[in-house]
Amino acid sequence: MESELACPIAPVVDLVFSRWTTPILWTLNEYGRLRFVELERRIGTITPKVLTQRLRQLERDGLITRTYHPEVPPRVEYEISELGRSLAPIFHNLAEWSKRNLAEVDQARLRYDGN
Amino acid sequence: MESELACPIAPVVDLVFSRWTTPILWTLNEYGRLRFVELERRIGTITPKVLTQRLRQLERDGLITRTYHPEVPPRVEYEISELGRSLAPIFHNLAEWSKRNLAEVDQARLRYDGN
DNA sequence: GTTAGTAGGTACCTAGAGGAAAGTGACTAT
DNA sequence: ATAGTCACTTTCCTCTAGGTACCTACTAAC
Repeated sequence: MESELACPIAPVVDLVFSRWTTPILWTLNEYGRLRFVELERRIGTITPKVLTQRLRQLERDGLITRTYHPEVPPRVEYEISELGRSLAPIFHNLAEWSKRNLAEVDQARLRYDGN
Repeated sequence: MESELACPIAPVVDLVFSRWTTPILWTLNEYGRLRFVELERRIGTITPKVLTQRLRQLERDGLITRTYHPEVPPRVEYEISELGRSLAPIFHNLAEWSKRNLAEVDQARLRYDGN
């Protein structure tokens, strides 16, 4: 894609900022090692199919690790990797930006819609 | 959405990191004030319909400003706003992260696919 | 024997983002 | 008279991420 040539941050956006990857990474970064159902419950609205898909993708990209315990019932634990954890400062910056500027975005929308 | 409750950075991701908003914001942040066709050419693969849609959304959210000059042929200039410019450090961090870690993502993929 | 719990897999469907191609209006240059 | 510029708009189409619903194997507990 040429848009990737034009914009050097497009690849990392694809990796980290799709609809469900951000909540997954953020949750694993905040709460540490979690099981499948725990992730499912914390994120709330995600379906198991999509959760599996995103977890596989994140594992493939090396951002999380998956540990399978062959018990009955089976137990699988997901944890953020060192590579994934290196995104933590960026998550923090984004949270800060939200706190400071999200209200201004709302005001801009009101101004725009009011005209 | 509960995912937004669970993840405090989901709203800003919606604002800034959808497929085309990132290249647009990044380009305006790098090259300053640009006309419609200039943006179109720099980004390369975007279609005019989508470019218009994303520009309207970014204007509504207060991240860019639009200046219309009623000439013939018409001239419209887009510029990043102060609010939009406040994202620059985050863009910089993401570019840095890419330089340092994208190769490791590629390696992780090779390992994963090789198994 | 049937229910519950875990970590998914599978088949089907929908909505919405995005792409392709053509048109528009007003004027200018050749 | 024709072509070209600019900033879109409109129509139609495709593609895929995601949602719904149901299924699987395994065992313990009731």
